[in-house]
Amino acid sequence: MIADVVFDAPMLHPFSYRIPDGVHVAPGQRVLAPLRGAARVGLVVGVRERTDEQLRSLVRTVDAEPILSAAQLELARWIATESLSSVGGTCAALLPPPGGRAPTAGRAATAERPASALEHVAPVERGASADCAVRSTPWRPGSSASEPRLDLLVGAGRERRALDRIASAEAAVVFTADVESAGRWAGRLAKLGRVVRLDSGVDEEARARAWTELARGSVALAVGTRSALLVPLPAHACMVLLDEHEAAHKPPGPPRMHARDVVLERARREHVPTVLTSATPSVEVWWRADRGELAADSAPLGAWPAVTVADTRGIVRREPLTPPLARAIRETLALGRRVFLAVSRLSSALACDECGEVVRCGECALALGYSRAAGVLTCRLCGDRMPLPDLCPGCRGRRLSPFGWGIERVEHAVRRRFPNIRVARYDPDAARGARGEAQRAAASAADVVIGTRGALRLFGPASLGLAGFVSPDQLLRVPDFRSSERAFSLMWAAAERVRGDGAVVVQSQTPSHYALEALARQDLGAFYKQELKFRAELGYPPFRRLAVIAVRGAGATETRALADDVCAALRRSSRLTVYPSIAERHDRQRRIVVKGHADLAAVLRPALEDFLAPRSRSRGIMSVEVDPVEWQP
DNA sequence: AGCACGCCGACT
DNA sequence: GTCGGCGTGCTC
Repeated sequence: MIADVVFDAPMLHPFSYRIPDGVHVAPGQRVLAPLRGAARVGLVVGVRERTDEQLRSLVRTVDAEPILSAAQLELARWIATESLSSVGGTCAALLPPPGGRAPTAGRAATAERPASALEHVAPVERGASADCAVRSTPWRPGSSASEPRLDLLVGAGRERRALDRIASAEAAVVFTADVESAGRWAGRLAKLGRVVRLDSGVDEEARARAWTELARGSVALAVGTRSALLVPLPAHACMVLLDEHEAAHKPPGPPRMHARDVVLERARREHVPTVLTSATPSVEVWWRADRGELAADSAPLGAWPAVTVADTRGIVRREPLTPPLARAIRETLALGRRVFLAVSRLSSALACDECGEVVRCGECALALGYSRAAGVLTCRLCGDRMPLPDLCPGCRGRRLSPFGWGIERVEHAVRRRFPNIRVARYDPDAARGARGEAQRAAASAADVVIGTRGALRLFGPASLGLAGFVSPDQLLRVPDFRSSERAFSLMWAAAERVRGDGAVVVQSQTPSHYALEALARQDLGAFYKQELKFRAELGYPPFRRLAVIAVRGAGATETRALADDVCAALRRSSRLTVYPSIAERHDRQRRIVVKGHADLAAVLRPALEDFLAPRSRSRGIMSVEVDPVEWQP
């Protein structure tokens, strides 16, 4: 008997080993196998009836029984295939640590009695759960009854509604975007029954135990992050993915797929009713809901603060606070309420101080990246470069400038104007560790908090009197097709944290931007309608799919040549739009952006075959990122 | 990914 | 004369 084993390494093919006589291993089971001298943990993906004395033998089993069922293994294969990455690397990122700690020689005894390995052929397969049809929320037409129920919860009280769904299900697995939120939800669910955690907020042994308990069905509630996406689901469980729009659901590294896409695919394959929650769903998910693939349930809209958009066009930029914002701050402080001023650390685009026009790429419509040092504007997508223009393309005015108010300048301005109040700044992305803790403590007690996106976690719903956006234009102008979506999401999240009788002030040079109008009207649909129009017109997700390929050769010349080769290979496919490669890291690396269709992965794989195959021209391809979310260099 | 093998600089 | 830099090649 021969076992095919994959490892946590960028090798796309499995390795074959002889299974010693009397030992039983099954697909989905982890084993210790010799690989280049050392014994390494690998995952069995196939067992074949054949003999080959040339092959080396497996050392022993690591799990007494398969940790992944056939269905789970198939899902892992799908993730790997769709993301052009290895099954081994994907599984390594999605499995609990083997045995809770490194295997020791003493545990080798497991290998001598592996009969149990085949007795429990892991988790239970389920049919469509009939019990889920009883719920109260309307179910849109468009999906047949055999398909699982998929809900998108937006609007006020969405977490409460998610909790109700969990309470009425027999079992539930909740996926959060980060460990902090996993801890919070574990606490919430504890009122319903015993909860196990699968995230790194608990130790490795507890995670491994949680996995086994779920497989046995001895616990009904679990919370985890994306590392738990392959966890065995108890019978009649539902899945809940929280804050679907969060970029943390697809950080760099394996598994190279958005947690939401894995959850939806799993729901489909295993007929598991699934709930996504989000204040501002990703455009991709909103679109799927529009098409009836998910049932969008927007509860009654909660109270909404008064939103004022302060037009900053033509205003001399010496002062970050416009009169409307300064007045709102004064009034809010007079009421003894707290103020949050949102600032951004980004300032990378060129805009006109007169008319607010942003200098964009003629081809891609993205704001062109501004580099003062190089004296050029570059398109992050197509790589087009142009010298800094003298005149505004909109009004022919001469006042083009990179726009941005940094956190320090805003803090200074606030202190000067309001000398007797407690002002704190909070930028958790910049200040980590002890300094971050100190900042956080100061910010928790301050009257006015000046901070970036991450500072929102300081405030609960309706806890603020005022949220002010000093210059969200910086966010709207980020050279990324998702810039509007991100800016809208941030502003909406801030508005949700303001009392219904409070205020939101947005300073902008583009006061009629649809994101601002939708925010002011508390109208999610209005934003997505415009955003989808923009995405459709220019061929961005969800209408087209993107991939980013990074290439690196020995030097600038070699890198260039390799990138040209890759581009040429990709251009042979009529299903792909290939943009010219962009130099990065002082010409040491090149990035190639490819646009495709729904079949992107299937088209990309054969096109890149020569470059990804072992022992060929593989060296040089640094990474292939399909459906990137964060794709800055 | 690791880990070994392989040719060019400063050291007991 | 060696020890060691990490470039490149392979792992059942």
